[in-house]
Amino acid sequence: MEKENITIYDVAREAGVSMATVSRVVNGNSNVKQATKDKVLAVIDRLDYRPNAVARGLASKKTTTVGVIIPDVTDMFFSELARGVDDVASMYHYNIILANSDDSGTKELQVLENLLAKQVDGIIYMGNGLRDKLRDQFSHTNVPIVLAGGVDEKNQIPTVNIDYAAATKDAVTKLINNGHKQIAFISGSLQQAINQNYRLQGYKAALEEAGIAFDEALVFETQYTYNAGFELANELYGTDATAAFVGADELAAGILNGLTDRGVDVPNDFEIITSINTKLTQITRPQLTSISIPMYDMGAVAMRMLTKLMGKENIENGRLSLPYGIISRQTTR
Amino acid sequence: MEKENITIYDVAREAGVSMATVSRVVNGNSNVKQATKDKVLAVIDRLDYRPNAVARGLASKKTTTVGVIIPDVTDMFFSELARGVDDVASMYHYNIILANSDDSGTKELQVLENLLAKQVDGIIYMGNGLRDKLRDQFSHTNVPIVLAGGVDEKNQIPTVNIDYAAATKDAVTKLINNGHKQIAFISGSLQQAINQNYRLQGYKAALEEAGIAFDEALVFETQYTYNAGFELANELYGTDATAAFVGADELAAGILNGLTDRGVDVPNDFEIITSINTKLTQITRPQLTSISIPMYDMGAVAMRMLTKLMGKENIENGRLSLPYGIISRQTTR
DNA sequence: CTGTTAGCGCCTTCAA
DNA sequence: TTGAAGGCGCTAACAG
Repeated sequence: MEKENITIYDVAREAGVSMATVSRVVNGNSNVKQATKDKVLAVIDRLDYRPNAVARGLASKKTTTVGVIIPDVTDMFFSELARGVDDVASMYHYNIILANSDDSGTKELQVLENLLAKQVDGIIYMGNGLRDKLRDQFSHTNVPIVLAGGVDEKNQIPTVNIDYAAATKDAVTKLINNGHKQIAFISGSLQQAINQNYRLQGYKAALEEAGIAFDEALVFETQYTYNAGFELANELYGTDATAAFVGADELAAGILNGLTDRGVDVPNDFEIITSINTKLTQITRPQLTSISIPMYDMGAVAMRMLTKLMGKENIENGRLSLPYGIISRQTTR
Repeated sequence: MEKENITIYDVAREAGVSMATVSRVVNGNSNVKQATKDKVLAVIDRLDYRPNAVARGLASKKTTTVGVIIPDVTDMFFSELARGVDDVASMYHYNIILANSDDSGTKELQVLENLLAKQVDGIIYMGNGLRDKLRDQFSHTNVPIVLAGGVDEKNQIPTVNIDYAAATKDAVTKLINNGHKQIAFISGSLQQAINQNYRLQGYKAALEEAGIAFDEALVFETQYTYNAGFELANELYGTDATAAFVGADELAAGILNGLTDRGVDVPNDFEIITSINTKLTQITRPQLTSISIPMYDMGAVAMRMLTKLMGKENIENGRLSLPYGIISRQTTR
């Protein structure tokens, strides 16, 4: 019902040349006479020959495939990163194997194992931290790896992100400048390096600079979900906080709506700054003021860096901090 | 700086058996004495041997990899589908190669070509229609393909989705039952089969059943973006429509906010039903009434169906219509 | 239960 | 500029 898989050998025979020659024209090798090249190309076209990437991968030890470890594709932050990665990857003729890890230590390890077994030429890692075991595995392989959007406290792995600590500090400072002294810090798990070692540090730095004492009671650790935020609004209502820095948009939306439902007037009674600037920020009413993170660009730049690493090019700088901003909308005065 | 790649041959030598035996234990083949199996396993562990999936793929003609053609990972509808696909895929030990197509005919064709070159064992196709050229290519390959979340007007390809026409009809009927006679139909491009041949048909069917004349002026074709919706609110304001069926959530959110900003009271002056039930529907104020689509499940079921096809199992039914619902929230009375 | 022997389809020296 | 030949690492008969 279908023609058998046609191979480089078939093309060689039909074209009256050796398979080596076919291989050369397929790979754009220079040393082929134009005439024979045309002849081969014609046969390739006629036979509808399609090189087998698996065989090619085995022989050349290059698969033109990169692995992407992502906590969850349905998370807008990560899906934007992934899009940037894929666009640049396809630009350089790479495909990506996408694997969800749920940010789970064991799954990550397992996914990495799969990826390496599949002989990916490189890996883009996304996550909210970098566990020691994984870091360990990373150092045991010579497949190049780049962190996209995440943080590496130990500065060992090529990384593309923004300065989360500085961004957080800026956001909190903005709140302070608006007259607030009781500012809540709301994020996901403080087990995650990005929250514990960067965002929280930026928050503290802002307070310190303003001479405001750090108050443990204003630090809230929760899930990155709308409902978690909606419920947290209750708790918040019981504190003397008058503003909040929030680590994720969906969470912020929940807090905003929860507060509003309780009759709190945002931004007049309470101000909020969130951290990602996903589409959500424009959809809520009032619209969310937010740190703006160039997610797509981080993904794209990380992938670009990876192509260099895979090509054994020298990386001038393996730790790129992209510019961020703060977009004022309606949850701040 | 790193130990050379260790192969099945190294393991065989160290364990004092043939590579065939090692292959057997690695592949869980039954015919191996427990003693030698243990011995081999020990060596594998000691040497930290990891089977090369590329070589395995070449020899066995199976890559345990499936290709996923997706319009855009950052679209919540598709990313949920993709998550369902990946979860089931990994459950069956498959990896997925994710490729964005932007729903573009040429990109799709090109992506398909790549996927086939990489010898994927199967393909999950996502899109808002199925162009003839692509359908053509699909029929020229014997790699199994399943459509996830999309529609195939010609009923040729295994598909998992919901009955979009019926769902739309239900939604519009709900609006009619609430007393509306001028109901706008707002969707993305009518070039797309899903809109032209299913949603619009469902809309017309509802009108007809209620004896309401179809009015071309109430059909709006636009982009699936928040801003498109926000601007469309203007146009809508100029018509005599008192309710709207909207084909996507982000678009609906734009319309809702645009209308609200113009002083229209939703749902009292205007009712809206949207189509996907993404998280957005709970975040807008008022919250959006919506058709609920089991996106994750569609992806999961599609992938499950694909595993059967790849395993040459018989598919009892290649066209699965999953149940949907309508969730009443605050944009309808 | 285990070993031998061919390939799988292509790349890549090495010669010619 | 082109061809011959030897792998890449593993699976899959086929023997024994």
